[in-house]
Amino acid sequence: MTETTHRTQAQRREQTRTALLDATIDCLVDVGYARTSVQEICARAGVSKGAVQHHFTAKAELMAAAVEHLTTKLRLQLATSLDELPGGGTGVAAAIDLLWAGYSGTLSTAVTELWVAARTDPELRAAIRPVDRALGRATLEHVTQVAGELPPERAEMLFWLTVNLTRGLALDAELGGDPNRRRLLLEEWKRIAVLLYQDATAAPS
Amino acid sequence: MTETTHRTQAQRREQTRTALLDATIDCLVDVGYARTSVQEICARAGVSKGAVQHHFTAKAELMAAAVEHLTTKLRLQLATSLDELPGGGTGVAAAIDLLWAGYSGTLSTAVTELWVAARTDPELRAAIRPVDRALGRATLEHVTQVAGELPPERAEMLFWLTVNLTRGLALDAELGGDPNRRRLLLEEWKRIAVLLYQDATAAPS
DNA sequence: TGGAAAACATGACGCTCGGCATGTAAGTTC
DNA sequence: GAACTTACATGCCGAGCGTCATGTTTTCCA
Repeated sequence: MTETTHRTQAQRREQTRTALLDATIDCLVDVGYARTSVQEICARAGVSKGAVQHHFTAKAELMAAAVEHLTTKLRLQLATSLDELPGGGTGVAAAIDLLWAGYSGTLSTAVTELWVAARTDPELRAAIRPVDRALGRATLEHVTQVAGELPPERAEMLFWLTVNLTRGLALDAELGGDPNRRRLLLEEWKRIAVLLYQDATAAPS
Repeated sequence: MTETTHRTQAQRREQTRTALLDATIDCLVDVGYARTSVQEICARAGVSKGAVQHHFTAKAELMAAAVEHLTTKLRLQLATSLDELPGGGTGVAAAIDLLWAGYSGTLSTAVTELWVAARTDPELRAAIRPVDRALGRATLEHVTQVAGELPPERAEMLFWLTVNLTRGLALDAELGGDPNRRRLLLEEWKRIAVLLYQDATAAPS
């Protein structure tokens, strides 16, 4: 009946900590940043307000930790899928698909919530910027490994264009824009990217 | 010393109404949606809470009105600048610049705040969707008039790709990404768009 | 095995929010 | 110019927020 699990202190700590961070992400996705309250978070995590008080001195610190937790998850997700990509033109198209998948999932939804909130919250902004930049650079590195024949600055251009386009599309998806149109746009962009890729590899300056 | 202005009721009404809506937009831009409170709004508008109570039954209604007010402003801004564009390839590049200017200004910042908030607020979402769709279609119409030689579905593709890319870049700008990189990406995209434009007009299928 | 310390629960405090009831001033109508 | 409607101001209320002070349980260590 009762729990007889003997957990070490470190285990207890880590367990409720990740539970809180996961609950925070869930909250961001479900109800948005504005209505993500401490009580809502610890209600989802199944702990009391005292717990979050014990682990994080203030709500801002919780959010900062959530940012890092979130980025780590996203980074892992992108890295594992990007590493098993074919090279060449088909690899470019596949990479775009993966970037779209990564930047349109629930994790990125939470990131967007935090991003927009961070615009007017210097503290949160300071917490987000470095981890986000690190995520971007790490992902870029994986991508450039895939498209190795391309001049580096060309690959970087294609990458950032794809990322920003994808983020715009993700925003469109959030409000319920036409999914079919997004599909068409993504297909079109893949065609363009492959075309540019072939041009650049065929006639290197 | 004292105000001797004799305003008609309609004038008074319209005046404080637009003052409230403008103040709402200011609030969204300055402090974000989460901290855009009624008292903050009417403090900036120079009126009391009773005023907003009189004009709008609830805060949601104020926000809905702000959405329309905002969209009207954006629409006007885009329309006037898009109408005096040259045709041909230089026109395409200029149009992209204008779209970027439109979607990266303060007005669009406010729109983004509302958008993200609307994701988890069905009421706000219902208010935003129609006006945003109308804005998109109206802008598209102006753009297709500029690039008249292009097949319509081609022009539409280029337009939506530009819009979504621009929105992604605007998000990047909000968090303080590298402005120089954004400039480079925009230049690159203009080159690509002009290239695609020339291909499509030179060899129509 | 008992006491220290860490992990968590509970309850209360001050604050701000949105909404409402009520009062006052400005404009309209006859 | 007096009754009436509209436009706005003032003050209050209950609810929810983040934070803190203080108990209670669980693990650790000697």
